Amino acid sequence: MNRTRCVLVRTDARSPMPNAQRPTPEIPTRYDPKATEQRLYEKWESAGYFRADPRHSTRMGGEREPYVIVIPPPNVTAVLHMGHGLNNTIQDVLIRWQRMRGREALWIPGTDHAGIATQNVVERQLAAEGKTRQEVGREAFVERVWSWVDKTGGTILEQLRAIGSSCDWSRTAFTLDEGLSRAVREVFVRLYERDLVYRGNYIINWCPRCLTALSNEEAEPEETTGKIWRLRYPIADEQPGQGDRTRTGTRTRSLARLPDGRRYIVVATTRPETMLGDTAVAVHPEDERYVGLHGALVDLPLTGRRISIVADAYVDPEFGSGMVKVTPAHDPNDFEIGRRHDLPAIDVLTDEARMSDEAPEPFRGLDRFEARTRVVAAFEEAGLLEGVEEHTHSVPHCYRCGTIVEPRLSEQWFVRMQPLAEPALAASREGRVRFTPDRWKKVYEHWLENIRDWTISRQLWWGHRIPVWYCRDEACAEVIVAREDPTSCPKCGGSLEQDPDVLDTWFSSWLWPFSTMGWPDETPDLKAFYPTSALSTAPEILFFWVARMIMAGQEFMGRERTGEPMDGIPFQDVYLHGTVRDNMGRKMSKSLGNGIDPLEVVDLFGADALRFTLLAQAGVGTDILMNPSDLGETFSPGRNFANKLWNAGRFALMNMGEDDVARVDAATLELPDRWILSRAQAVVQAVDQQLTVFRFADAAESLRQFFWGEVADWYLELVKPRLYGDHGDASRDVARSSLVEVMDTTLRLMHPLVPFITEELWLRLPRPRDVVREESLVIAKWPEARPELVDRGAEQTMAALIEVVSTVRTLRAEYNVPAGDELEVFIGGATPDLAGAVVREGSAIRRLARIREASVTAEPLQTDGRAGAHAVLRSGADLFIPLEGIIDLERERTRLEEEMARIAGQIVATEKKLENRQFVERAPADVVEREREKAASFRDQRDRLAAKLEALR
RNA sequence: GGGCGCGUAGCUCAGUUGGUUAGAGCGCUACGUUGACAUCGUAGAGGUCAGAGGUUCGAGUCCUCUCGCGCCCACCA
Repeated sequence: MNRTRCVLVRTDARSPMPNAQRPTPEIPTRYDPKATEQRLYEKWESAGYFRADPRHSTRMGGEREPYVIVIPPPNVTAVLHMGHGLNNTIQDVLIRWQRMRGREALWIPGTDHAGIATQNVVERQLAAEGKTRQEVGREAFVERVWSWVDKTGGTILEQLRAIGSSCDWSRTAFTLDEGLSRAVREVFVRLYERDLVYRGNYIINWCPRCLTALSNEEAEPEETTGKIWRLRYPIADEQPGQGDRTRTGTRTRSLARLPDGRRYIVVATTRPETMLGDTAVAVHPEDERYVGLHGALVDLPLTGRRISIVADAYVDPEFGSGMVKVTPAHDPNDFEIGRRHDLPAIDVLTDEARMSDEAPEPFRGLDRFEARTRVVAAFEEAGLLEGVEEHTHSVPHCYRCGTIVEPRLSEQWFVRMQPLAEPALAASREGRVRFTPDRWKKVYEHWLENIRDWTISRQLWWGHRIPVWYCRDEACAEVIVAREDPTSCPKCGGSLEQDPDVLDTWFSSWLWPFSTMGWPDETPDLKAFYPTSALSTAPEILFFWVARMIMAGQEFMGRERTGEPMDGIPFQDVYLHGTVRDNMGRKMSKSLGNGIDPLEVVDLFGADALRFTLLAQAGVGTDILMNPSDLGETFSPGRNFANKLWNAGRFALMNMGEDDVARVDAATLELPDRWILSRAQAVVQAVDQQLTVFRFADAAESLRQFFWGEVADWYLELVKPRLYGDHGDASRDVARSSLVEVMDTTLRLMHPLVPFITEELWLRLPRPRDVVREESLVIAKWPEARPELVDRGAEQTMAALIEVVSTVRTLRAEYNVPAGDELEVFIGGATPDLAGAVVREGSAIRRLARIREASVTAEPLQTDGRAGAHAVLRSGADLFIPLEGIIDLERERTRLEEEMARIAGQIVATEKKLENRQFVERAPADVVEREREKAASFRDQRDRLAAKLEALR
């Protein structure tokens, strides 16, 4: 065994600072985001760094692969909230990262006109003035909304700048822009021509407050505990005591009788007021109890009407009485029954959900809930109320205003979804669209498999007017669907009336990835940038938006152009981020008052702190919980990181001087230099990998751990004496070069996450001589892999060195050695490599571990049969300290033995597998090969362990 | 009713095809006026990986069941 024994000769402790060389600090000790961020952003924007040029795209013969994201357009009414903060930070990270990687990066920003939401805002304003939109009139109202949009709308786009979003603002879009409106109309007409848009009478979801139809997705079910009433309907045409015979003469049993002798049936309902619109009662055709009642009539109470009993398989004989009241005008299932049996549909509600003129007199004009109470009371009074029970079921609410939605028969425009859904389903099944987290794939496919037609008309004024005109001449009744506004009826020359409705907001959003690029024109943008690369959004709008964009893309950019729907898929990756919630897990909302204003956070801690905090928590598939009542704690990860980055950067800058440095020369590098540059290589790889699979939290953690835990905690400390000139000019110059290199790489790596601080530091970084550096990190090159910098040996030695220091520190704390006391330490059992390193890095180690003098030997120090270090306190007390972390022989032997046992087990397992003929013959070749490699490597490991163990004995 | 997912430190979460001593941030405790940073440094406490059973040389990881929680879809009137 190598018997090196070295003693670290102590140089003068506390060598005086070479103050002459140290530049005076002109960098503020605190990072001031307010003074920095806006200035940098304006510089970036005006320099045009965010603008993409179609000519650079490889699809246009250029040099750069395009990387494109279209923003999920926030509502024009929106004010930035944490959800926006998160999603736009994510998109900005991706865009900045890819821009640095040399892609032609394009991030298209814009806003959505948001039909109901925006109309509501202006209607509220009117209400404050005591007016309604009806009083103002359609034209004036729309004008008023426009002026609101022009004035206040789009605030959110300004706010996106404040968090650093590097959007191409020259391409800002709005769903009601002229261009996008043209796309909307074009799509409507094309779909109509292909019979994929149709007008029909269906039960739709009606919001009596917003006075418009809602799509299924806009009606949000909410679990509600209500009541279910059981009502008695008397059998008609029966004389008291006539016997158990119906009109048809068939015997039926089991029907109870009213006091007046009439028999009755029982139906159940959660909405008793709708019974006023009943036009039948249904039973299951094979329900033996009621076979005799098929075709019988019942007296519908309160109405004076008689309705018949029909047989329909929809009815579940097991549920309740097995009889269902049928209200075709107010229930989707009843509507279907009504169709099958040719039943009339009586609409007993008005638009505002009051009882209509179709309802009998005493109820007319009553609010639906008031009517409910009165109907129940009337039944009770007449002895026709069989019972009431508590009942939990989900009731659909308007996603905008929360009002209970009323299912209602109405004539609306629909899109036939089946033909569009099929390619969209295939796109996912074939892996042409990938979802992260991938469990959304199943959700997406399930929805498409059970797709329903999409109600696209809305009874609003704010939105894209439906491009349909009706001839006013009733005899002609021509329907015109046109790209250009017609002036008169092409058939009879009569005057026309445009459909009063507008289109669902999503009817423009689903075209967003190509309508923003100028479709239906063949623009350079479309050619250069469609399809886009990735989409990041909230899972809530997977159906509303994501699925429909895929369908629209496949239809209009794929099938129509090349005949191949897969060519039109608008993005290959869909990233669904989590929901930002408060610390109690509740969704942040205005009404709960538990929201956090991202701009307040920017104001307090800076955009980088906000971004980093969000990213650090953005685990794949996890929601983000933030405490709104303690912003300091909530944003501490980002705030602390930003502060550390600033200070470490500041220290580095102050000690590197401003002069350019020499390029890093591998031959002159010292151990810590080689170590940190090698570590940086590992981080480049890790971050690339993590961002590729949208693991933002991991990327943030990798960078934090590297910069804080390695660069700041160890490298800067190790390099300090050299920078101060304690080791001579040559060593100092190498340290400077190396530090510049480390900082340059690190700042580049961190820039996509924390763009402001990194830029501010990077701009002040000295340059290596003869190297042309970019003018901004925004357009700087992403660090590329440099295998020549990977140095496993340096990493191992440094790891051991770090352990020496940590162990000494631990023991100092454990033995309560006062901080002022310096130790003399003898370290035994070190490898020659480590011993050498301890000698070479002696002064730094002494500093870090606060050791006065240390001796190292490869021989274990034997005291009480244990290896360890011997330390002498300045006070003269003699203290033996076992360096357990490094060199406890006993422990090491046990560990090795355990590991041997484990490996032996693995060898048994792999060999057993390889002896299995079935496995060897049937398993795929590469699997068997891998198993062989595993077996070999286990045997190898076993041999190495055996040798080590032998050496210890 | 159908489907998907989750229970790991006080809190929020990592934990790659089963394999060293289960990790991080925040919080907590002790010490610290060390020449970048107290938004800091050093050290530390804290986990029967929800519970039970099973497969395996080996289980936080795979299987079964139980308990607790979340989400999506469809809605039985």
